[in-house]
Amino acid sequence: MMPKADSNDGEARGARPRAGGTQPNYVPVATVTRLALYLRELQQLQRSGAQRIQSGAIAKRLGLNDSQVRRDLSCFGQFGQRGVGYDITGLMKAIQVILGTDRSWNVILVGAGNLGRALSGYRGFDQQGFRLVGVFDCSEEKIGSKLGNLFIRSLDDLESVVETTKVELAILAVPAESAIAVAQRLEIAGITGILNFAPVTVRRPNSSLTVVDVDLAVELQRLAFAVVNKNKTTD
Amino acid sequence: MMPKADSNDGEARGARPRAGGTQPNYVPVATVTRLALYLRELQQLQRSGAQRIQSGAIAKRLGLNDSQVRRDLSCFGQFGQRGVGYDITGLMKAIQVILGTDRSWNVILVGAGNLGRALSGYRGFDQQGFRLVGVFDCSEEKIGSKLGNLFIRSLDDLESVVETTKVELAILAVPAESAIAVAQRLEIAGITGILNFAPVTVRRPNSSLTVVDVDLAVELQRLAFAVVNKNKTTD
DNA sequence: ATATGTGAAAAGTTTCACAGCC
DNA sequence: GGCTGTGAAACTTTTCACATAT
Repeated sequence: MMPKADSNDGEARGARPRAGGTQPNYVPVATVTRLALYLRELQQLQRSGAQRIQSGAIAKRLGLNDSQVRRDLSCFGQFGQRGVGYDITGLMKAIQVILGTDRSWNVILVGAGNLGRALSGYRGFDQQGFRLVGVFDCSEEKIGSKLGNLFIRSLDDLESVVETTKVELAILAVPAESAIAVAQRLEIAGITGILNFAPVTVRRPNSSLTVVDVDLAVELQRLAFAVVNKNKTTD
Repeated sequence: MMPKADSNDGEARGARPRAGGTQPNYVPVATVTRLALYLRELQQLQRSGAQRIQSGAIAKRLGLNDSQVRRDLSCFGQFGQRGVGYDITGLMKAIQVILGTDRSWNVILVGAGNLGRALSGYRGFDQQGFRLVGVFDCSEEKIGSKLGNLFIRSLDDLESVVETTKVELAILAVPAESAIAVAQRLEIAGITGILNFAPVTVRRPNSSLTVVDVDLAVELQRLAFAVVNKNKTTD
């Protein structure tokens, strides 16, 4: 959804002033969702000892079209060498810069239930530069007990922790009933991005909060649909 | 991505023979990803006592355009009443039929690590008609112990369980290293759909296996990008 | 010879705008 | 009055195809 205020002149459609002349004003959302997948494959390739890779090989690993890979990357610059391909290390670094994961991010977890506990120990977050610096819950029973090497703290400490530690991102793993209220509180506390596991819409209309939703039941329903409708969808 | 074998005649592009003349041959992928979200909102509305809803209200809850909601639904039939809106119960049932969740699905979980354990207890699955009927792991330590009300079984029992119980779906929560091998084994055992949490591509080129991927680290990276690039993406 | 980067075409998706029904 | 269902337009994304570079 594009905010459509003042979009009536059909020419200057946004703030980004187009860098060199070849890149689009906006990066396609679809491209963004694939960028992290490219990085994942590159990391795997590097671990297996490779140094160079071609767009077609990346594409094949992910079930995409080679020209799509090239175009996605070309949104951000020219990273390849004609006739040769892409240098794996160089491309990895470039993608990390694009994603903003060339530095580490402090993250808090809100909700220390089953899912929250599992997420707190998820190695993949750490491996990509996300550092868990706080865990919050509102259950008196849990507060004070340890989760990994962090003490579970009361939600009341949220504001002070966010202020003291430089935290921008939160993983929201609370029950649906409290998710909207907690999200609002996170925003007020200064959190700018939420990875939301609660099965409700927490993004508010006029908010500058960025939300990425992961609804596990929704994904399973999509799977059921895909299984039942093999050969009937567009992809 | 559509498997493009034998798609060279340009006319009969699929199996579905177009129902009444107004629906497209294929359902847009984008529509499918929203269907379960509509259902989620409807369930919530119903719980709050509502009986009717309008496309605009559903859209607002999800941050979409009202006409998109109407068009999505119209892919499957006419569920609304002009001047009135949609009957919540009726629409819920219709969407469940579309998604294939108007009946219950047996699901197995493979991988009883942190994430697997959390997923095994996730209430949302059960609430949408997904029943966990088996848990598998290859760690000798875990085999035989209980997870919820199920015993963790050896991966060696996989084939017999899939055959005895009618299981079509699997949740794959094993480490990246073993994910591809396990997925292949699941397919051979007769599983037709996998919800894959391992951060690797398990979908094989010529396979009829349906895979839906959930890569938690990828989602967090997408969030980081979105936070850094506010106002620069297409949505 | 091989593989990138990219105009241009094709395909897919969203939004507009309004006829049709309540 | 109000809201759905849907052609047609607008827009976005993907794919083709080839000039260009090594």
